[in-house]
Amino acid sequence: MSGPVTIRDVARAAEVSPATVSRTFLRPEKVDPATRERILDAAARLDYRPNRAAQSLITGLTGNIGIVVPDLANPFFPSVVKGIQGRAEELGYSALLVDTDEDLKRESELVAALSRQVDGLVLCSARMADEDLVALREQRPLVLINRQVPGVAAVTFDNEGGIAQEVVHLKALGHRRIGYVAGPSTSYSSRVRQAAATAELAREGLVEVPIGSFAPSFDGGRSAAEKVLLADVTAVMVYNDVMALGLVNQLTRYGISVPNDISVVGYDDIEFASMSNPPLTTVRIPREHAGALAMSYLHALMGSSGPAPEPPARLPTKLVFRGTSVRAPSAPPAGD
Amino acid sequence: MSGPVTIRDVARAAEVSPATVSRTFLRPEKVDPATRERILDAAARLDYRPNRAAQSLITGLTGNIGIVVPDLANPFFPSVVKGIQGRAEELGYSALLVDTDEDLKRESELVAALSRQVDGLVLCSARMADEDLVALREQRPLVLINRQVPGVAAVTFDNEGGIAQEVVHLKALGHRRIGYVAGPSTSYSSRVRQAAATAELAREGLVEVPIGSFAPSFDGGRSAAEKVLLADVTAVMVYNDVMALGLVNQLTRYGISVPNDISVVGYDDIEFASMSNPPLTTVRIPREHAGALAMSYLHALMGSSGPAPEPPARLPTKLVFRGTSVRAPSAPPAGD
DNA sequence: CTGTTAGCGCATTCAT
DNA sequence: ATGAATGCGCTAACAG
Repeated sequence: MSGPVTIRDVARAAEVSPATVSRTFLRPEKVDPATRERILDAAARLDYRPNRAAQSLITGLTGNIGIVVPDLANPFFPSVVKGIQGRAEELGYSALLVDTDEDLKRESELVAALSRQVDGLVLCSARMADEDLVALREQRPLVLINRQVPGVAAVTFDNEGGIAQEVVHLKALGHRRIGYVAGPSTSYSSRVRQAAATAELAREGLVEVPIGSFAPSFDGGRSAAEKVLLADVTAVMVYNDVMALGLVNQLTRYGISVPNDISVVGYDDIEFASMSNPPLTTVRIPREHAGALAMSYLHALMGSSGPAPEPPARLPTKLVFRGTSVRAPSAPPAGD
Repeated sequence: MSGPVTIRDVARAAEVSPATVSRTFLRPEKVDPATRERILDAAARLDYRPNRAAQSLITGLTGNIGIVVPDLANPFFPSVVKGIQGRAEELGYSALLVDTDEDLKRESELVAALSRQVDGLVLCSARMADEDLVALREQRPLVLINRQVPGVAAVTFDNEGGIAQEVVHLKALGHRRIGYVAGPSTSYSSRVRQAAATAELAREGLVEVPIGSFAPSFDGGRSAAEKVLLADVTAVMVYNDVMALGLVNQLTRYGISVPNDISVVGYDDIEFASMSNPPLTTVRIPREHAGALAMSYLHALMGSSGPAPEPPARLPTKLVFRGTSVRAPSAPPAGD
């Protein structure tokens, strides 16, 4: 006879109407303090919990947000997800997670399906076409992370700044011919970083030696090693840390010492960057913070009322100087 | 006037009653092929999507499952989550993810809140008390991963087997005095592995040298280094890979060569185990598979009907012989 | 095989 | 400030 306790049970216990109980939770100020007390009391005593489905049915809101990532096994994403989920928690939302497995088609389908089950979406490093993203944005509040599309809210990273810091760092160490190992050309951030590298290297009067595009994996980095050897460079900038780690690994197998023969700089500052041997010089990007920020922003977008939310953020990046970069072997002694 | 298209719109378009439309989706065989065709057609034309909230309200089911992890930033969990989510996807469920931040109190609260929003739960490496887990199981279908509690379904790993393989491996390499670096004593799997190590080492007639308990982090592993040095051992078994990596790192700083002076064996086979230098000898456990299996099992538990689901699984573990373990320095030449 | 009726639990008019 | 009535979209009996 018990079943889940409903709003009517509480109403009966507090000797009021269901409507008043409802008000007590939604607009407490619109109910007399005394009766409010009585109702809250009864609710607590009966351990009443509003039925989400019923609320949903009537309000059209679910209290859920959706998180979409290309691949949770990619060490870049767990922190981002953690940031989103944590903030969602604080704001009273539950988070639905979807992994698209880097499959563009799946991504579109999954996002479409997911969008109908949530009040808003956070897409991490979305692979979808700009137009699809814009279309999606029409239907649900939407925030992108690590992807920029005109007209869509986004939390991005200052990649140009990060790349610039890498370039200045390597230049200061006396490097002149610098290789760039790119990620997949289908990746938005790879394109951005690649372009930034080309621009910055040119601006600083250094020689860019393009090494090519490789899979953004440890093995992808490894397979770049031969080309790096052939490129006659003293330093290499790599699309991301995982690839950089792979490159260092393979270079070492070839008998090349990193950093003594060749300096290597990664990107992302994943946890393992500092644990590897030697620890990787890289660019730190605030992943978890980005997640939290994106969620905060999404919350503002979902707010029925509220002021116009502040503009999307572009988070700072920071070079972390560790063990895989040193003064160029051929460089003149410091002081020149 | 359009709004979301409802079951009545479809009914009108197909000139049938709403009930028939409903049946067409739930029990297609109970409706005439001709009309079914007509309805499906209309539904497709109108792009009808059933309203989940309404379905939920009536069936009491949400179509969601909950995933709880202690810390997504711990490299152990993303794969597990990926396995769960992927299988959930296939089975038609959406996955709600919660990160408890290793906070026992939060875990209880979050799980309680989450449990009312889902049809079933998968808890990864739950920290909660046995009794709470049993209580939870009364309310919702529940599957544990990497934790065993009497009366609760679970997917576990054959830790005893994994530890036994480590011991045999080290014994074969001529090691006699072997250190064991434990994780936090609050961790279920740490206790299990510790106990297994003690038992196996004894059985093989080797000397166990307990190094102590440390945080299950890179720094935790590092801080075990001094004690390892003092322990006069030729090999160390470590609770998990992250710690093992930290230990190797710090040992190296002390001028100790791994594996030449001391062999180190980790556990878990996280991605970075094979990327580190030297690559870590460790025990592989099928994390993603465990996730998928747990989800399959949960599905069976949630099935209103269906046969009694097969018993929970205990997945095999496998030693992966890589670069941090070699023949003991003091060992007599092979062949003795 | 199909339509009719009823109601899931709640938020929201509109009265009072 | 509170209550009675209505319906969100759908499924589950029961008739026909």
